[in-house]
Amino acid sequence: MRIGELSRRTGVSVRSLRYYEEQQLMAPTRTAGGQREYSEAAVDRVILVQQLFAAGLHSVRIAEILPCMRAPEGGPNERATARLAQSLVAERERIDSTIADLLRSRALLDDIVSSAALADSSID
Amino acid sequence: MRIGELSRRTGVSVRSLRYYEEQQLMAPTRTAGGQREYSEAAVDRVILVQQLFAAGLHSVRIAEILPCMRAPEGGPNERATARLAQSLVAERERIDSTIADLLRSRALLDDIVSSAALADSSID
DNA sequence: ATAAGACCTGACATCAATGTGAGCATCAAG
DNA sequence: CTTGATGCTCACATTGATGTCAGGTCTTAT
Repeated sequence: MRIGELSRRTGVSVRSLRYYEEQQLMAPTRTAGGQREYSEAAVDRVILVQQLFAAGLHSVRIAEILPCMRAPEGGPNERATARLAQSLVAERERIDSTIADLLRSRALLDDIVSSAALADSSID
Repeated sequence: MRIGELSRRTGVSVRSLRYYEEQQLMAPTRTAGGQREYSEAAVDRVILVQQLFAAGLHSVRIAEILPCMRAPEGGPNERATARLAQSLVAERERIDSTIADLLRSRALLDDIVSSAALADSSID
């Protein structure tokens, strides 16, 4: 499929899809005329990339991880090196502490919201 | 205290403390010579602000929230308006979905790390 | 062949918090 | 009074993913 369809099917902008290629997160083939041609598997890959971006990973790290993912089509599926594994552990710790932060802030907002609800009975 | 001490005591850069004032998150008094003078309570305030930044809130929203916080010195302590409460609920939902994202990604990283650990027994 | 729609590259803009540096003023201690 | 540390303002840079625009090319249906 071409880039427009992939964009439609994933909800990710065309601009971002081109960026993903630039960052080596995807490697679409090209038509004779130079247009990007994506496989079906690209849909899942894009969603996965978004997932990792959402977790605050940077594109460089994602590029390191991707070859280690369970490839749906039996791709190369490299093993994570010990070095990569170590940096993933660091990412995981970062994620954990981010979650802890979020939970604290969530509780904080809860306090405000509930005291507002007490004060203002117009909230149904 | 002056800005340098507040910076040292909170771990927040002088630059950021000035920014917080610009964004109306703090209102230090000024000495005759024009230097910022912070109260003891400023330390907690800075930490709170950082906490909210860490949760992904923007300065405008934080500025809205701060007057509604339990003031340690019995400050004005405004009530959240219904409108503000509503946007806080939206923030809370955003936080919740961010947490969900993080948990998913965390699980993903776990898979890679543990499969690397299996493959590479040099991890003690 | 032609026209419309989709795509290409390249460049510059955006957001938000923070970094950085210049040039000058203030404060505290000698 | 002088000096060194600290503070002031103003302005521009940075980061990283994404938006946007311009000018040109490809594809496909007529």
